[in-house]
This record gives sequence, C-alpha cells and structure tokens, in this order.
Amino acid sequence: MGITLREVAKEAGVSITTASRALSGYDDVADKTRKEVERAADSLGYIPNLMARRLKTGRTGTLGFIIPDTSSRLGDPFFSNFLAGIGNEAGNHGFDLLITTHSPDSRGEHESYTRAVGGGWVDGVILVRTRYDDWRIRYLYENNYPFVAFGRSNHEFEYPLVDEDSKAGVSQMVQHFIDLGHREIAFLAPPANLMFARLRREGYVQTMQDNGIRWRPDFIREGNMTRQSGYEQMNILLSNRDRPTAVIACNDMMALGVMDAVQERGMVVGRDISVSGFDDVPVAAFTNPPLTTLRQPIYDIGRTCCRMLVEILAGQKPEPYQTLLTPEVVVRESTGPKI
Amino acid sequence: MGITLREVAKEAGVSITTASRALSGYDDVADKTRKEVERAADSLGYIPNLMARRLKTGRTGTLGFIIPDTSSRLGDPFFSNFLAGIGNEAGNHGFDLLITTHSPDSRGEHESYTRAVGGGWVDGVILVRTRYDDWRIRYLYENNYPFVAFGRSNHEFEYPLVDEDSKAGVSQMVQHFIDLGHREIAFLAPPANLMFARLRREGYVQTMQDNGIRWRPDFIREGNMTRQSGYEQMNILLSNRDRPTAVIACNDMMALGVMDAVQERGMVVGRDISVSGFDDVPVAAFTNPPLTTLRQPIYDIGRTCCRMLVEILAGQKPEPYQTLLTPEVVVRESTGPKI
DNA sequence: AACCTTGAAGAAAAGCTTTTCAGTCGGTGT
DNA sequence: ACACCGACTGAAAAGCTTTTCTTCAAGGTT
Repeated sequence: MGITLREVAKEAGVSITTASRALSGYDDVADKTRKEVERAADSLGYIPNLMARRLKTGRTGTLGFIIPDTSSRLGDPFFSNFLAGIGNEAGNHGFDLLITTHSPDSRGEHESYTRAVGGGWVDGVILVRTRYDDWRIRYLYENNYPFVAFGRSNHEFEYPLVDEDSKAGVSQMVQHFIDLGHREIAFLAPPANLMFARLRREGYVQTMQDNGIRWRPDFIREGNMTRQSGYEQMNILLSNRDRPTAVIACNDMMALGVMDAVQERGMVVGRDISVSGFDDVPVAAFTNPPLTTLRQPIYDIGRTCCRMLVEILAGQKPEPYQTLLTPEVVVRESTGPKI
Repeated sequence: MGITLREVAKEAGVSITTASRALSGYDDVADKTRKEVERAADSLGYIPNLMARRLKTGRTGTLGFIIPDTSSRLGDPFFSNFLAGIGNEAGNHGFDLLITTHSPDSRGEHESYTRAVGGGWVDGVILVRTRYDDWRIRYLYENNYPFVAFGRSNHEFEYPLVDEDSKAGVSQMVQHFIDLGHREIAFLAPPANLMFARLRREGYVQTMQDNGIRWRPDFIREGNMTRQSGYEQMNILLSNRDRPTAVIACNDMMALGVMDAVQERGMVVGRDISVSGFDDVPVAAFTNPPLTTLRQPIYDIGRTCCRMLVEILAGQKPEPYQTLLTPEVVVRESTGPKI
C-alpha cells in the first residue's frame, strides 16, 4: 500500500505516538507540532490504513444488511426500497452499508451472522423478514450484539423493532372484499416460517369467521413472494372446479403474478376476479390495472430501523423501542364488486 | 470480542502457527494435528478476527460502489437496478458489497475514493455516471487500482468499461419522433458534466440537422435526473409561447415528471404531447400511459461490471475489455403522431 | 532548595493473523 | 557412521494503528 504513520512521524521529526495524536485531534499536542505533522502527512500523501485502525479500535463505521432471499433478492422492490431507506439514512450518519444476500437458514447466512458477531465484520446489523423461532434474533440478542429488526418474532425477550400490524392489515383487506360482496376469497400466503405468515393468516381466517364465512383450506396457498410463484399458485387455483372470485396476495410481487395468470386466461382483473397485494411498492400504483394493496412505508421503515441502530451504537436506547404501524388499504382498480 | 487463535492453539496443544495453518487448510500439517485443532476451534467457538486477517493479507473480500447522487440516491430505480445487478453477482463470487452515497465531486466522494485506493477500504470499485474529465477514473487508473466503469470518459487511456451508445440511442428516438411528424422536439438534458450528456445532445442535434430541422436552444433544458426536475423543466417549456409537441427526456424519472406537468394542464400524453424517456426502468412499462423509452439492460450491465471486476481481481483481463451496447427504442403509448 | 504541577512527547504494548524461516526427529541411502 | 531428506512444527516478524504509561523539562510553590 503506501505511506504509514511511521514515515509521517519520521518526516515530521516526532514519534509515532505524537503523529497519531496530532492527526486525531488530541489536545495534548502543541500547536506547532500538530501543524508540522499535518504538513508532513499532507506532503507524503498519508492515508491511514483502515484495517489497522479497525483492528485496534474494534469499530468499522459500517452497518450490515443481510438480505434473506435466494431468487429475486435485490431485484425485489421490497428489498430495494428498504435498502434505499437504510442506505440513505446510514449515509446521513457517516456509516457505510455492507450488504450481502443469502437464502434463509443457509450456511452462508449463518456464517454472515457469525462473522458479524464474532469477527468484527460490521458494527451492527439490520434484520428483515423475521421468522418464527428466529435463530438470528436469539443469537444476536444473546450475544448482546447491536441490531434492529423489521418484524416481530415469538421470543420471550424484548428487542428493538419496527413492524406493521399484519393481522389488522389483512383483516381490513378481507373486510374490503366482503363488503364488495365476495365470499370465495383465496389467500396467497408467505412461506410458513415467516413470522408475518402466521399473523396474516390469522387475520384472514378470523375475519372470514367473524363474517360467518367458512374458510376453505384449499383456498389458502403458499407462495415464495416472487411474481413467478404468484403466477403458479394462481394457475392452480384457477384450475380448480370452484374458483375464488377474489385473491389476497401477501405481497405485491405475488399479486402481479396472480394478475398475469388471470389475464392470460382472458379474464379482467377487478371485474371477473379481484386481486389485492401487500406493501404498496412504488410500482403498484402503475400496474395494469393499478393494484389495490396495503400500504406500509417501506422506505421510511428502513430509515427508522437504521436510525435506531445508530442510536444503539451511540449507547442510547431508541425511543420508542418497539413500533407497530397499521397498514392502510389503498383501493385501486384491481378490486371491484362481485359480479 | 472473543476467542483468539492463541487460545485455540493452547487448547489444541500446538503453536499459533500450526493452528493457523491447520485451519487454513495447508497440507503440511499432520492429519491428526488438524483434527485436533479443528476440535479445539469448534469447542471454543473460534471465529477469526476479520480485521486482523485483512490487515495482514491486504484483502477485504469486498467490492465498493460509491453512488454519485445527492437527491434521490438509492430511491432512483436506475441505481437500485444497477445495484441489484452488482449485488447479486458479487454474492455469486463470494464478495460482499459496500455502498455509500455522495454528491458528485463532494468532499465525501473524494474521501471515499482515497480510502479505497490508499486505505484498503475495499478490493476494487465500480463506477457509474462517468463525467467529462472524470477525476475518479484518472485517479484510479494512475494508482493502478482495480475498477470497472459503467460509462466512457474522455481520457486518453483505456480502462475496462461497459457503456451504451447514447448518441445512437437518442438519434433513433429523435428519428422516431420525426417519423411521427413532430418537428418541435424538446430535449431534456442531463447535467452537463456527465459524459453521456454530451453524447446524447450530439445525437439530438445531429439528427435534427440531418432531417433538415433547425434545433432551438430554448428547447434544450437541463434537469438533474429526478422526477421533480422533469416536472419543473417541463413547466418552463409549457409556459413558453411556442410549445414543443414532443419531449425527449434523458431518463425515465424525468420523463415521469414531464408527464406529470403535461397531465396537470389537462393535456393527454401521447396525443397532445409525446414524451419519451431513457433507460427503460421496470416501472416504465407500467406508467400511465406506458412510457416510450430507450431500453438498456441496467441490471445486466451491473452484473457484467461486477463480473469484470472480479476477473480483474483474480489477475485476469476481462474479455471484452470495453463493451458498447446499442439501446433499443421501445414504443409504448406515451408517444403518438403529431396532431 | 526541595517539591509539585503542567504541558508535551516518546517507548512500548496491544490488537490478532499470516507468513517466513529455522528447527526437530525419524528414517533412508551409501 | 554420516549426510541428507521429508514431514511437521514452532519462534518470531510483519502488518499499522491506537492507547497506556512513563519521562522530561519548565515553571511555580512553600
């Protein structure tokens, strides 16, 4: 690499200690000496070796974001919007952002968390898509490692998080459909191990029951949050003898896939079959037809998570420590009355 | 932090050297010894200190992406798609991705590049939105630092890059408008210091002239690539006595802003005024009306840049070293014949 | 004159790995 | 019996900062 502090010290005619202290702005170094060291550093083009510094201080100035997804990963607007929120906020606080992607529970995912906690990979991490019995959360918590999660879990302890009230959200959406006269309402669920899978399913089942509608197990299908899987699962639903007249997809990408399948069969979304999503990613307002969905401010949640993590790293306790947001039904043209 | 190699060595009853070599898979370590070291490491929960390793080896296993934008940054789908390409490809090769955002030519941007080249921040960087007389490229090149750029520049030396043929692209688009009967074609240009600003402007001016149309300086307006600025600049154009009948925006975000302004005045995009963009970000297919634009495969370009950088870090020379792609006009409903 | 305080600067340790080079030991070839 | 070799292993350096603790000189106090 290049110039080291030793050479700067030599050039300035002082010890390494003094050079270090001069450049770090300590006040027990004479003004004249500091000027001289600065001049030397400048003229030699000194750039501190980051790894040496980090090794010594144990701080990296970097936050980690480990994306739990295999197929679409960063291509999914959910992640890219959340990432945007984190990234922009991190920048505001002078932190870099380190990102990596691994499929849930994979070896690589384990390694990343291990490296973070034990290897000094980053100063703290942000978690997303929390799972039932989430080992990541337990692991981070038990090691007293700084983190913030987007999503609750079912642990007995408290940790800093932001989450949306999935159950209430889905509940509202089911009610929206019922109010439009639908009774054959299918539910395209997230992978079962995700924490919000249970909550959203509860919202679905309970609201159906509350309205005196018997819910049918074969109208609940599990997808993997991609457009492709929305398409596939909807094709299965459509090949049944009894078809639903409405579908609630648990994210917007799957809703897009559902619409693909519907339109492929020559039916009109919003008239023949109503479709709704979850998230309100930016593209949802522009689909054809525009998508009825549950709005949660992904970008802002990303920012909030990041801000909370920065506070934790500064030794403060974020206030509030846990936030629960209620998603809001945004009615667009993909849903309409039952015909 | 935690367990160090020293403790593992002690537990296994060997020297630090042997422990290190055993765990790193060197073959000059007896099988029995290796097993013993591995057992010790396992039982103690040893995790290597990344910073110590990096300090010693001078490698970080990380690629850097310094996003040159102030206002929208990661919120801009251009960046998030490009980032997705880089990120996914980096993951495939076992690299982490470090991202940070700075406004062009800011102090922070300078520092980031300095830290990369001199401080061992990352192993290599990917550049985007190259500029005229781009100091970043010169700096990296002269320091023989590994990098790949999305975009040409005007330097005398060769460096690894991928770029789209901006001039040809805009030229095609202008021709598209002229073929539709338009002659009052406005051009919403990128910030003048961007390399492709010149190329695209050349494409515009030259194709107008080739068709015997006098281009008007007041029909060329500069925006900053955001939707907001598209909106503002279009309002200026619309408040003129002579209004254009068609507008070429130099990215899709500005085109969205242009459409906002047009629709706000009760006019119909694609009939009263034709609008086109550049990039074909995913949302462009879903705008209202769907946007005519120039398609360049941003995601794939990101992947390619990343792959090239990984090759360079492996000591190979990417083949081809410089790639020029020709964007393709995608005609949708935001453009129509002059009425 | 002896002692203390203060401001400034340096020696050396610490942070943890990787790597170079030297050394040990049993065995083999002559 | 001697030299040498091969297979392993260990001591120590190197990588570069930051930080603790010590030292030193000058000036002030009693």
